[in-house]
Amino acid sequence: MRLLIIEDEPGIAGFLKDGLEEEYFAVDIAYDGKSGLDLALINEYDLLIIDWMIPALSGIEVCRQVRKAGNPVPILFLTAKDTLEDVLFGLEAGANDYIKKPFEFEELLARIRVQLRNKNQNNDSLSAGILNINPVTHQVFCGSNELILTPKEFSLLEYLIRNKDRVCTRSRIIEHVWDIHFDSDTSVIDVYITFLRRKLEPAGAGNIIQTIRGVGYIIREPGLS
Amino acid sequence: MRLLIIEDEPGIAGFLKDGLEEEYFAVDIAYDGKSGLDLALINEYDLLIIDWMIPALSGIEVCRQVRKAGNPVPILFLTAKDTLEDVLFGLEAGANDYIKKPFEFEELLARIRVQLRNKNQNNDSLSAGILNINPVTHQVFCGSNELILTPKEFSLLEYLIRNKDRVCTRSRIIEHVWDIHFDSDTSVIDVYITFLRRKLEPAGAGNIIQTIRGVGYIIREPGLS
DNA sequence: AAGAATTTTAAGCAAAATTTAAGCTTCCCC
DNA sequence: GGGGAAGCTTAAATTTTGCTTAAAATTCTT
Repeated sequence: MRLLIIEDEPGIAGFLKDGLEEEYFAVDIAYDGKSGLDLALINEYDLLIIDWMIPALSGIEVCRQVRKAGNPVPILFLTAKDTLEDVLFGLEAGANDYIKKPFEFEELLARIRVQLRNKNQNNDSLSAGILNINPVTHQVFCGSNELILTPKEFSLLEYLIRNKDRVCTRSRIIEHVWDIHFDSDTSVIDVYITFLRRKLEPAGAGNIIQTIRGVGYIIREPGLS
Repeated sequence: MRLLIIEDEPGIAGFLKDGLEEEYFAVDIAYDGKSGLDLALINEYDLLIIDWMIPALSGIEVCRQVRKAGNPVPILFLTAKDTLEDVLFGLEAGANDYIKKPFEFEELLARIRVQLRNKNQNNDSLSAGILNINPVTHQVFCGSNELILTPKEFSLLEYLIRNKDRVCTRSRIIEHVWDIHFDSDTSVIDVYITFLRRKLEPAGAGNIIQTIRGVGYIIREPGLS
């Protein structure tokens, strides 16, 4: 899951990035409205977190532009004021929810999860066949035995399962899991696919990750055609 | 033990926070009904202290909403009036007890303890394997021998045990145990984990605190998968 | 106010995770 | 069947993260 934070205060932005990466999100940061808008329009994010008071282009304006471009990505705005009018103004501009500063990190997290749950209602049970993953507790179960995965391994598996029954192209994987935007010839994905398979097979998941030559990988829900 | 105070007067709120933290409670404050309700619904508190006369959303309304959400957390309300009808009205809205302003801090504390005692009887005690902790007396037993912990050590262990079988991320720990919201660069947690482990191991608790690299720590109840 | 206990900071070290790079295997198309 | 591209595997290099320790700063006690 890939997030963009538009926030000018480096302290807050850094804190959010660290905390969210611990939750296995891939996080980009923009320090002003203009570059934030650029990023939001160029890349495919699963959610935007925008501070209302930022230089170059206000949060509201960014929000409007994103919507004007027809992008329905969930937007959460951070505000110091929470007067009714400000909130209404923000929601009218196209935001989905707001949170008042200073806030608890957990509250932010809860609201992010609400938005992401809304985003793909069909897809919120994160499982495929015998595999079951829990993004909140960071656990992976294969039947009844737990797998111990490293952070990157977990993100990759999560991404594949969230997009199960769809082919995940290499470029999408590298963007969403590694947060690399430019094309580079790296074989990191291959390596991590190998790592995952090596842990999944002995646990009884079989060869659940299938290779689509020339394109990418797919995890299929068994029993569907 | 985590408390939420919903009180608009900063003086009173601050006074309560200080006093309760001396008693080893972790205290959050909300200065109006709306943000108080948000916090109460998102986080898991052991007790709410709500002033009846607060802006944005009245204490009664907050109380009703909490109950409506099916949350059975004990609620203590602060009131300036103590006419019989007001009290009845409050208790009907779902509060568990009330205290009239101005009040003695000791009395408040006593009433809090009553509510928490009730709570503890229903819930199972705070333990994990051979470890047993008592949040009221601040004692830790490992089998039959008592461990002497400093306040911070105790809070950290308590937090981990309260969340046993769940991964506690570094951000959550720093928020709940240290009450730091915007500091990404500290190694206090590592140090305290070392302190705890150094006291726990010789007492026979083994390596009960496990590290989840890149994320945080977890205490597992032995015998569960 | 001095001393003791606790908490925090900082640095070096060790271990784990990640990335890179190279050789090997498989698949596809001619 | 051969050549080449794509993917797989492995090992080594690099980076990140956590552990430990000691010392500094703070808080509590007497």
